[in-house]
Amino acid sequence: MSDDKDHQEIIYGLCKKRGFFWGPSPEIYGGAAGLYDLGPLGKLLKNRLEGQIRSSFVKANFWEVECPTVSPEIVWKASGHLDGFIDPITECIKCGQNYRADDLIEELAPDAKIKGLSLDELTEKINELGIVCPSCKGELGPVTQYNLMLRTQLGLDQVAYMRPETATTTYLLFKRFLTFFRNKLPAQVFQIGKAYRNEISPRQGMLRLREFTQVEGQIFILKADEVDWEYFPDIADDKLPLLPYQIQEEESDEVSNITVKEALEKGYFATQAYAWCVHLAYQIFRSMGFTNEVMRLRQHLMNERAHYAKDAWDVEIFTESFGWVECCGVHDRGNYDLTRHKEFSKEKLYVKVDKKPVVPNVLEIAFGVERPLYCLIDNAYEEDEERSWLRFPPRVAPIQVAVFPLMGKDELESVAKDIYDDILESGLIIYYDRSGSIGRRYRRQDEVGTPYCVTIDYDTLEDTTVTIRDRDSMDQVRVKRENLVVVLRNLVRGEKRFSDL
RNA sequence: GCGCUCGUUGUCUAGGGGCUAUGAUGGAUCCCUGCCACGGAUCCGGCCCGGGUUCAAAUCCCGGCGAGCGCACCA
Repeated sequence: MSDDKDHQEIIYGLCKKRGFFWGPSPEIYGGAAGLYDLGPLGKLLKNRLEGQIRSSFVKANFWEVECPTVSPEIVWKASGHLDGFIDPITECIKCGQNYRADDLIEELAPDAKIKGLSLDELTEKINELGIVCPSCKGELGPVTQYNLMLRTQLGLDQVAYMRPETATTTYLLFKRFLTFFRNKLPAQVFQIGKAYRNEISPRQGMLRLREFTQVEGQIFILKADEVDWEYFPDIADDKLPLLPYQIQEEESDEVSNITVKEALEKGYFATQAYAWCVHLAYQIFRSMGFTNEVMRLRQHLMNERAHYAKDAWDVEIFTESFGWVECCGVHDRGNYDLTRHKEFSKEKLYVKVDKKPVVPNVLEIAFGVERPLYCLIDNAYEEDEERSWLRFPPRVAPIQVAVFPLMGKDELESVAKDIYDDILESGLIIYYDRSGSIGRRYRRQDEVGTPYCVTIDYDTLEDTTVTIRDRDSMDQVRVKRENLVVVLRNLVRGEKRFSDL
């Protein structure tokens, strides 16, 4: 796409102008990359997405929990993030170029044994092997560490870190879950909360943040349930747009739309439970308003997978701004995490199966909310010669209804305000606007994606009907005032279509 | 963090040492307006931050911060 950048600029301009998001934050001090503020409309939209996510999980029998965002060092030692997140870095003294020290040594001296070496030992190794900057032949500085976790402290001297994922904090509750779920597995929980990653160089605006809201659903499950999953039959015949790794290795990106059952038979998924998780992730994104045409499920190649992941599929969303964007990962984490926390905490993080202790496996659905937030705006954007508008599905639109008096006359305004109060009372998010021509007010709402506008005119005073104007078609229908709130609620919930009114 | 390019009202933008910084769009109040950015009046709002050169800096130089692209990074 030649107009990639244009589209990205259009979206960012619109979002800044209309109060979806601002940044980088704090703007008045110049801003720090990777931090953004949500404006009123962005926050409304995010709340709606989180609402859809929450209800999808709850319908799938998950229970929501919330954990602290800061945890003592030991937690991250156990989880592997302390070692996994600290990269050894060396900087060229002459040109300032940075390198991963271990990668550099391995690349230039494949025979060197560097596994498990400390930072000082890596520095020695570089000197010993006479390794210099590949780019300018300058001398390399001492090996230091770069930590992708944000470090802080508790009290005077306890080292702690902001969580880089919510999942680990969820696992720490495993013993409590056993009690809550009355010692029965599977146990399904999820968490929506902030996570922090100290990215070296955040790019692509809202897509790579240093602080973001993460959603992570976890199933603690035993092998027997994985292969014979209670809820699997419900979804076995649903089709998914799949891109398994074998196809990608053939340099193809052709998605095959096949049923979950078929995918399992073809070996794309190892177990029923994992397949169900991929399906659930897909459903969650559908509920947020993404259409089939912009979604695909892509399996990670073998070398893409994280150390703990036995299998990994992503939900990807197509955007005009960035092409395909990775939005959600579904991982089979095995029993890595619980085993590690069992070792480090010395707690009994297992269940008894046939009188033997078994550490259950964990299946995980993980994603950040800001990515789908951006992708949804990107997908929703439409323009023609006449206007530009955001085609949000009504159920996730930030403002659901706007109310206008046809003109700013007292007799129209007093009725309009009564109607505004009625709708407000119903719980819909509503906006009142009396300023400017009626066309201008419709355009303002189009630009922020408000699906329905209600206009009070002189006929309203005669026959108590108002017009509802549809954002996408710009068509209007008249409805009785006493039916208005019910009609609007049905429209917004997607229980009725405007064209059927 | 490196390299290249860039940073002017809410948004988009012209200018590139010299009176009061250009235009569009937007917003506010009023008039007009009987359904899709009409028109009129009045008003609002800007040179990213710091230092330097100069009689004079939005403009030139240095540094910082930020953005886009490329490199590196992305558990």
